[in-house]
Amino acid sequence: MTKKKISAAPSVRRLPSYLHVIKQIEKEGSEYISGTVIAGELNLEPIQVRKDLAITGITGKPKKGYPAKALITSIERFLGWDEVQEAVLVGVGNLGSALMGYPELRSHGLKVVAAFDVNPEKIGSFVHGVQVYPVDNMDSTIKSLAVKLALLTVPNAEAQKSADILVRAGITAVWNFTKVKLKVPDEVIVEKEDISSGYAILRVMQQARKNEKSE
Amino acid sequence: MTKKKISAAPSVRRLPSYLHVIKQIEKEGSEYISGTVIAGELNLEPIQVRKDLAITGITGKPKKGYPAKALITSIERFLGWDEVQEAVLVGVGNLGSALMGYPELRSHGLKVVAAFDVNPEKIGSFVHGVQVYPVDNMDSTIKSLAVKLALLTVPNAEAQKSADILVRAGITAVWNFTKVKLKVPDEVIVEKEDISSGYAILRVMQQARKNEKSE
DNA sequence: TAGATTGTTAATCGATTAACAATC
DNA sequence: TAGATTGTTAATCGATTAACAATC
Repeated sequence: MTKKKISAAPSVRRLPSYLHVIKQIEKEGSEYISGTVIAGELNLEPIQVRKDLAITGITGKPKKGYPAKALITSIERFLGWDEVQEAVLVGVGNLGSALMGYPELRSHGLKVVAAFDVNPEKIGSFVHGVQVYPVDNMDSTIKSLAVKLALLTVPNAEAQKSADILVRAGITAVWNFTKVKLKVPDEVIVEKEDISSGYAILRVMQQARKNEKSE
Repeated sequence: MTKKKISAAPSVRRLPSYLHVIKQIEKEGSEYISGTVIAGELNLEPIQVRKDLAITGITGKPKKGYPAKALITSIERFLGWDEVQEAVLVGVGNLGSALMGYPELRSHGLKVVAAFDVNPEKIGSFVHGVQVYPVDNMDSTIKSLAVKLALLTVPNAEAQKSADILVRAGITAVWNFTKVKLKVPDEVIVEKEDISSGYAILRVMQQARKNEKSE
């Protein structure tokens, strides 16, 4: 009956951008960083930054702000980015390859330990240092690796089929880069990444601007 | 003084997933599609789907639902996906290359007509059919192409510098795939795509599940 | 000390959900 | 006709913002 309280999703989504800014400022030698400064950098309200940071458990000092090093640690720990999370990737296409070569993710603790594809030419090869295995044995390979997270970058038509195998192999969290709304058991977490949404917003804003002007 | 009323951003973000589902169902031969069915497919509330679809201007028929073909047209027109939007891409790395090879975007009307990079080995080559030009002449090249939209996929350290050139070249909308909060004039639209946010949510949900279990 | 900043409690805002008459 | 579904108006919910005492 466990009510899923994905506590403050919008706040969690903003934390990575705070972390980026804070690291920049810390690198420049600041010992303390105020919510006001972070907000200014990101065009947000200071109160929103303070509220967001509070969920990570950090406490600041009036007048000075937050201790930079402790703040970085606090955010990273809250996000689970302080520990290595092993993952597999299914679908070594353009996007899949790009993700494996994306240093950002590695620095957030995400380590892809195996990739899967159906293409015989790719199987056995290494992409950005990750070996590509055949999808055929995916179930047993994942089980033997005991990995719990999967990145799904297959064509839409294959998405559900792949997800079914992943669930059977014991995967409990899927980072889904396809357009398909996956049907999985309740206990499996799915985070859907949809870059089309970004393009939708962009175009609607563009048109709104155009209309503004002509009015 | 133009108040930016990015009318119903959450609704706009959901439209692409509706479109995907609707196209699937239409392909199977349905003439009408109800909000209830779409909602069921995406695990949403029917009332939310109806409200969202209403912003595109479509009207349905009680008892039957929405006419499938007209609904697709209505969403695509609202999103501006019915017309070709030319764009340039700056930074032909892993992600940049992947985006140019991403058929989804092309089918949404996005057409990358030129790419830019600093790497002499890439300059002059074609990536997924798009020619790579030197960043040096970016300003004049963009001006001569009269393109208004840019995809920014350079390393974080280069992001602001590239954005400055883009703005000078007449770009009015930037799809920003870097972690940098760009400083641009008010009249320039920036949509920031941050996949780290997705990973943040995923990890926080994972940890929440783990805690649930152990309690 | 004076002033900037935190963190808490309250008010506002916007998005989601509910209720329900209209209707094919 | 009866029932499913739309679209409108109202109620609820959650997130953002405001106000302000505490404090270094």
